[in-house]
Amino acid sequence: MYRILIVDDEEKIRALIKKYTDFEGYESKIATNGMNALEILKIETFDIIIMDIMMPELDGFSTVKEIKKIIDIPIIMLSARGEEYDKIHGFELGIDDYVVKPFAPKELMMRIEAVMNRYNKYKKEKREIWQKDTLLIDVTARTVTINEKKIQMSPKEYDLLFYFLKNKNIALTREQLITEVWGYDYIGDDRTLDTHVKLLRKSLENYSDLIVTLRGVGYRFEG
Amino acid sequence: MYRILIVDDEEKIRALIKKYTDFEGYESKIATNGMNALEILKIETFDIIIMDIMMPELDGFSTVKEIKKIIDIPIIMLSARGEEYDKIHGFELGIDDYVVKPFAPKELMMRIEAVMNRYNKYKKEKREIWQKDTLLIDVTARTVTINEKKIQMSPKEYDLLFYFLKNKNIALTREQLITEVWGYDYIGDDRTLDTHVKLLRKSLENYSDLIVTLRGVGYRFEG
DNA sequence: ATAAATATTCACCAATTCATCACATTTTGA
DNA sequence: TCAAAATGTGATGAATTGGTGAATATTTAT
Repeated sequence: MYRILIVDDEEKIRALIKKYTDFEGYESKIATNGMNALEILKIETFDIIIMDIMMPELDGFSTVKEIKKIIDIPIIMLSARGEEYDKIHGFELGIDDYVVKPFAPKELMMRIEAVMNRYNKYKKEKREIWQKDTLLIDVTARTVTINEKKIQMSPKEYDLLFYFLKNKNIALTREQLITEVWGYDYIGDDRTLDTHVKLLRKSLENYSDLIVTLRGVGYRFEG
Repeated sequence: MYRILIVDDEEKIRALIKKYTDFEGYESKIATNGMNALEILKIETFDIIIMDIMMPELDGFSTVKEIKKIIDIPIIMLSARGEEYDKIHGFELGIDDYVVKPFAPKELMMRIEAVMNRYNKYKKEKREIWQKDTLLIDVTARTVTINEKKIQMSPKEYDLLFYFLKNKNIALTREQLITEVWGYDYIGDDRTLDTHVKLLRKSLENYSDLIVTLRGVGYRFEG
């Protein structure tokens, strides 16, 4: 099940794609233009984007350019026959595939599958990395660097950090953190979690306030 | 254990499905036609609906259309071979799956499981966000922003606000609010609730009058 | 086996939060 | 219109909560 962001200004096309992606069991969300898409991408995550080239406000090409600055995500473009053929084939943008309108929905579905298969294979070989300014967290290598400088952490700190990262921008209760990071059967002092958060924050130096305390609840990692 | 609503006009089919769903440990209820189903849905809640397409009074497609206006619930359709094949595949309706008659009960059970798994995952991954103009309430992240500016609140304010939001446009009595937000056993001063509503309103700035006082009753959050 | 690293517990502190109170204001209905 | 009832408000002290450093226990590495 993939999460799909559909970006098109034409209601008819949007509805058509949504119908079919819903049927295939994908979860999809709609953006009505490039700007809108960028806003949505700031909050939610998706596995693939299907985007029209011709759009008001911010056209498909420009939107792709902006998106690729922020995240690495496969994109399938919808183009009218002959529309900027060169640009699509030029690949300056990192488009993964394109479909010429009018298209058979079935064909689009097949292309989604194909692109995702390709991308997943590529991802497996790729490292899971998250970056914010000079802070770089490499989950695959289990390393954290700030300003090119490797930060040494204890196992629990890594576990905690990676769990935070996996659930960024989500309010996590103390219980949830304890059961997920320590194990469902852990029974411990109230201050254990605090203490590890303290250590993790210390390790994160200037980035310590990425971990926000939610009084009476737990913590939230802001990404 | 899921609660299933079976909608079919044929006694034989109803009995067959019920037998199997009972066997699987699901709780099921029967509706004999579309109208009947809508009436039942007004009173009781279910996790999934299994519905025949061909029915007197109100056919399957029309019934689905009505249901989807009211609630978001997964639906599996039963169709005779070749019956309105296009419509099912067109998916204007948001059907989650379909089974062609005659079917093996085992297959239907498997499809129920599959649909429910998909639906639960979708529900879990969804962020709970509510927006009105520049006010954005992210229940998942436990944040409130007005005009892009993060609003800092106390735990009780968040709890109260989220409870209001979950029950927006519903008159909530003081007792209800106290027992739900403070706990069923809370015994406190008359002014406690007022005071927190006051603080919450203050935090909501221009949006303070989303919380409407219902004299002699309690409050209502208008969304 | 021993030292070092890590994890947990503990005691205490500072900050926040909350319930309560006294009083102000508003609404209702006689 | 006026008094009673209901709700709003600001202040305050007590209670809760999370942060912190140090002590202690446990695990890991040498």
